[in-house]
Amino acid sequence: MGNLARGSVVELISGPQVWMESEATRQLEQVAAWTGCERAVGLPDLHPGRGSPVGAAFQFRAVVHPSLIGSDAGCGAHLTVVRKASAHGANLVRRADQHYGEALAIGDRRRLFEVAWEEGPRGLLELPGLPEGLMALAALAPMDRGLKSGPPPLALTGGDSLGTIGGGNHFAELSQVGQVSPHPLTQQLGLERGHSAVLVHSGSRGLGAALHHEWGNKACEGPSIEVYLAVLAGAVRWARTNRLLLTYRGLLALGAARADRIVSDLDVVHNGVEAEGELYLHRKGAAPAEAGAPTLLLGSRGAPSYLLAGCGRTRSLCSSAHGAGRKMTRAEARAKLKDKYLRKSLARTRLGSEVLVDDPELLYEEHPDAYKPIAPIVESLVQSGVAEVVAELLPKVTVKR
DNA sequence: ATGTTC
Repeated sequence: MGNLARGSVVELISGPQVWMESEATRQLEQVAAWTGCERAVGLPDLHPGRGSPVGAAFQFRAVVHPSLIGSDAGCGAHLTVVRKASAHGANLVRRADQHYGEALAIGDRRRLFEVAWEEGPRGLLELPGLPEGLMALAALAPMDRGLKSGPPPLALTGGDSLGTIGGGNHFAELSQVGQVSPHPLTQQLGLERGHSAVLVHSGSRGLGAALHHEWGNKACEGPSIEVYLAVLAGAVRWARTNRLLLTYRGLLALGAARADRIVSDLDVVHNGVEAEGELYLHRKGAAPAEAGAPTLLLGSRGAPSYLLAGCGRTRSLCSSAHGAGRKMTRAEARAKLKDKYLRKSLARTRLGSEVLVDDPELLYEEHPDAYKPIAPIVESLVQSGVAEVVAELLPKVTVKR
């Protein structure tokens, strides 16, 4: 793709084995021409979004674009690995159904919202009467060093969806660690084949949508950058806390909500902005891939997910793919896959895992066939030196509700 | 993606 007239460098990091839509690369070049854009990197899961592509990282100078964040600020993935759980099969499905079905009762909801917004996951430790397993999880969360956000925008959000998964491709999954590689992270994170895990993909729900509405489509320059980034930091903390609460439910389902069962824990934001001086790194459906740091590549129900190690490549803006990437729009998936598959056959995936959904349309919209195959994505990331494979995560029960 | 909407 090379250099555009404005001087921004556009690069697609992918391989010939990866299916790529021309609309996706067109959108990549389009955003590369936005004010302040110096570099645009498309990752192998690149696919068209609303105006801007998903699966890309952008470097801007002195400009931040809230519209690139869109309506799910802080969206990301969380992985907690625990010692092998005793529940399997139908029992595990029943337990997942139970624990993701009932509301979390954690005292004062308003206080919970404030803590999530101002302090993030670790802030939960300030709440009185926190359940033991949740306290153990919160204690593992890193200290928040982000910008302070001021009062939480309660007026914007109305009800409180904290602790809920949401729609689309968001999910909570009870998995098993599959093949592990000899990478140093395997030992550092205590990964062993056969260990259990909770993998959560979710974001900032109605809060993110409200922020999107408020900040609209205007680019931030000058002092408004700091104001927006402070608000974004609050949304990211809220989203991280949301994933932690969802993880806790998964631990309850696994019967592993205790400090001595947890092996390791990490959270990866794939929709956000990182500031370094006057450079702003936008990740739009792109996972951080700093040298030696763990990152998550999300599968699509019928496919495994992967724990990867970043390689810190500046060519990829220290970013990796966040998932398989859509191949069909939701409408296309409904139209094409309804003829191909009976609804009943979709409760169990080709990997033998179970899917729990409230909205049966999601079985088609988020069917693995609606996504690119994940193996070529992993291959191309490794071949281009963006990330290395650490462990495979095999889904047992996927919850979407 | 969204207490979303055709």
